[in-house]
Amino acid sequence: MTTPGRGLHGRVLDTLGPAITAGEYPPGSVLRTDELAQHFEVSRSVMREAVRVLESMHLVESRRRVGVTVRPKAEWNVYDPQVIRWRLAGADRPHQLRSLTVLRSAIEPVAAGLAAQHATAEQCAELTECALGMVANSRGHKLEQYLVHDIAFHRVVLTASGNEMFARLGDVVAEVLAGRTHHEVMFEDPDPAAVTLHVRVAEAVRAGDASRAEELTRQIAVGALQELDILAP
Amino acid sequence: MTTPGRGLHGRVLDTLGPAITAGEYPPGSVLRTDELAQHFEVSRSVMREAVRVLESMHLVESRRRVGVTVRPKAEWNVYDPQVIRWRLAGADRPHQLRSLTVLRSAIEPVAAGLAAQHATAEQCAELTECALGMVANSRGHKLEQYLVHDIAFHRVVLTASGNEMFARLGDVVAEVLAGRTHHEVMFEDPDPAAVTLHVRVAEAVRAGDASRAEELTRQIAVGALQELDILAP
DNA sequence: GTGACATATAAGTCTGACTTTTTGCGGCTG
DNA sequence: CAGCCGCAAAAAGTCAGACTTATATGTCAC
Repeated sequence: MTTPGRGLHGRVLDTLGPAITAGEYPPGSVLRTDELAQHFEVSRSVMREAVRVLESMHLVESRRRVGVTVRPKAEWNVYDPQVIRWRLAGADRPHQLRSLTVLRSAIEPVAAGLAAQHATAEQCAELTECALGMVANSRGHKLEQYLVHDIAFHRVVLTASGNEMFARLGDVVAEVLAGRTHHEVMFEDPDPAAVTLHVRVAEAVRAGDASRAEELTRQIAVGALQELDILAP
Repeated sequence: MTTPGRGLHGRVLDTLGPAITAGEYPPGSVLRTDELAQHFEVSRSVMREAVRVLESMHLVESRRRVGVTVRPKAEWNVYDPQVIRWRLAGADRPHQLRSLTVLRSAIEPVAAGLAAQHATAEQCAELTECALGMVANSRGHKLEQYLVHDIAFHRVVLTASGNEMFARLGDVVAEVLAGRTHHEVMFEDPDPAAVTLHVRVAEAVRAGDASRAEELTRQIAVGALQELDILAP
């Protein structure tokens, strides 16, 4: 994670960001820099820096003689990892989790297909190692260890795809997977079918079989969607 | 586009952002706030605000006693529309265009499938209207008019998917399509096959046929990939 | 060589004064 | 009464300067 205490303005953002993304200040609300500065007991300069950051995330808009107005949700930079984290920590966590899982279901199969074409020998080795780690921890309440390998697996696939946009989703996927284990439906042990699929994806990538890697990953995605009742079972 | 002159710090970003994303300051480079402020002839407060924004995009990291260091490309928030615009305007425009097109090819088919399930009657009407507009302007050097309808079409599909993450890619797709018409391979007239596919997607969405909408959109995506020689023809 | 300590450096913070833009009101005019 | 113009207030924006804090690095003793 990004360090939380990277300056006073960061401390302010840790409170204000979640508040806005949680809808505590509904869209159209008008804030004033001076009042906020007083409320958070920081100087105006610090407050201005915080507002600038929120502005760059399209969460708010600052206009002269008006103040700092909260923008409608549809305009937010929802791909900003910081925004994602704030929303995952807040009230619309379930909604955010669904959006992200659907996004994953679109991206990861394609990424796996590309990985089969572009993965280096080293990446293939990492992948099988991750898959084996998942197998080894798939039974007997070793959920934390399992999670570590699961996250690593998906991160390697996204990176090996060779597409920078896909690669940057590694953190997001990590957040989703961690969330599932820690807050959502927490199975006693992971679904054995899912574990097997991961192993087979690793094999397909190693074999350079793009369409098989893609199809298998699609099946993993379907499983994730079903877990959230997005697809009929 | 976002208004260019939203304050002095914005003016600074318009120069500094493109410079960094273009690799003019290679990763690891160290800048100093005071020097930058002098160079851009602004006060330190303004410069600090600009640095904060760059920091929130993960383009730079500011540390005491060290300065403002440029982060490696792999850590940038490549989904930030501002960053995308800077990169599209700079040297690695071709590379960025490829990444984005691959991203589109993963997302849009899934989005079209969801649109077929969730689109309102109004959205269906908009979609057919866009498709007809594309047909009407597909012959006779009316590329600009064609582009407008093409952009609108894809934006409606992404919005109608009902997924906020997909919806927010509308601007990105618009940027890519506009780029293709204005800077890249500029055909005399658009490919008739592509135009037909758009019409058929509109029909499939209207009919609520998710898998057909998805498959047809996948074909559109394949065409876009072939244009950039990402797929063998 | 290793450890503790001193120092210089650059970011971080605060304050107060000033500027600029913009909204909304009020009065003027037709 | 409608419409227009211009004034005044409000809030963000900008600047300059003084001060604080963290920290990388060099120095010295052991």
